[in-house]
Amino acid sequence: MGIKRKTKSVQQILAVFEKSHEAVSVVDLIGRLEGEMNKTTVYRILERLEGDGIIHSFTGTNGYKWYAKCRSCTEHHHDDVHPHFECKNCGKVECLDIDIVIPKLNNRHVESADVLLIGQCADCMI
Amino acid sequence: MGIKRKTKSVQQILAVFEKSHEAVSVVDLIGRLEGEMNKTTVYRILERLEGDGIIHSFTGTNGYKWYAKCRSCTEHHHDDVHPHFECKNCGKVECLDIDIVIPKLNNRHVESADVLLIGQCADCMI
DNA sequence: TTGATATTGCAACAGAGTTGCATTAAATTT
DNA sequence: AAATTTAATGCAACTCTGTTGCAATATCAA
Repeated sequence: MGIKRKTKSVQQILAVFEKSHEAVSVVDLIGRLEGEMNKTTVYRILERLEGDGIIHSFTGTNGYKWYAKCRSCTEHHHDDVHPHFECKNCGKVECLDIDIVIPKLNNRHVESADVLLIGQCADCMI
Repeated sequence: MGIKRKTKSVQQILAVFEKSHEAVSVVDLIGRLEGEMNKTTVYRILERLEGDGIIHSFTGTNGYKWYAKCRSCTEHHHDDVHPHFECKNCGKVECLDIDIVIPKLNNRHVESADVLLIGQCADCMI
């Protein structure tokens, strides 16, 4: 279950994620691949890549879907908890390679956490 | 700027949030108020209540918009950072009255954080 | 009670994401 | 190398969340 055939489209999308660890919103990706492939195809390939644990998804502040390939993605399935950072200024979103301390809660069992830090990235701090 | 007239619709929506500190998705709220008021009205009242700092909004795992009234909402504007908890089982979402430690990052300035903890709530742990 | 205007309802729209189905193209077999 | 199987794609139509413009209504102050 997941990717079974390395089509041209799959390779194109993989190339985007292999280039950098920066996250990409699906909307942006569809725009970039305009004319290259259909938006449905983009959605479906991303879904399959996530199923294979090659990339992982999360939700941005606006509610859009984002995907990224992080170090921990390269092995098996993606099940670690790491925060994402969104630059308020340039809109760039990145995976942070730090561990988040998930607080213990009484009367509740915490399985995972979505953590999105918002602020200014290095380039936009000046 | 915000709520200037306490209309019947405003009072109805306020009543929902005063009852409990549980969060409500806009979609759910529109459903509950079906026949009582228009969905556009729901969106606009929530917007104004948030502008007044009476409630605050955040994004759920699915990307839908949620609103809640928390203790810190009652004063001035809402600008604190507190996590939300979403029960995977029953779908309930609540504000957690604990402080999140925002990690310091080198080369980045963190202004705020969206933290959504996911797991099982008290009722669903048995 | 009257008048100014904040608020609402409605209908139409915009945009993200999904679905069904016919067509195309990988990969496997012969 | 051709035939076969079926994964993957394109397309069009759709669902659903959220938004907008505008005319009609209701709140509140004078």
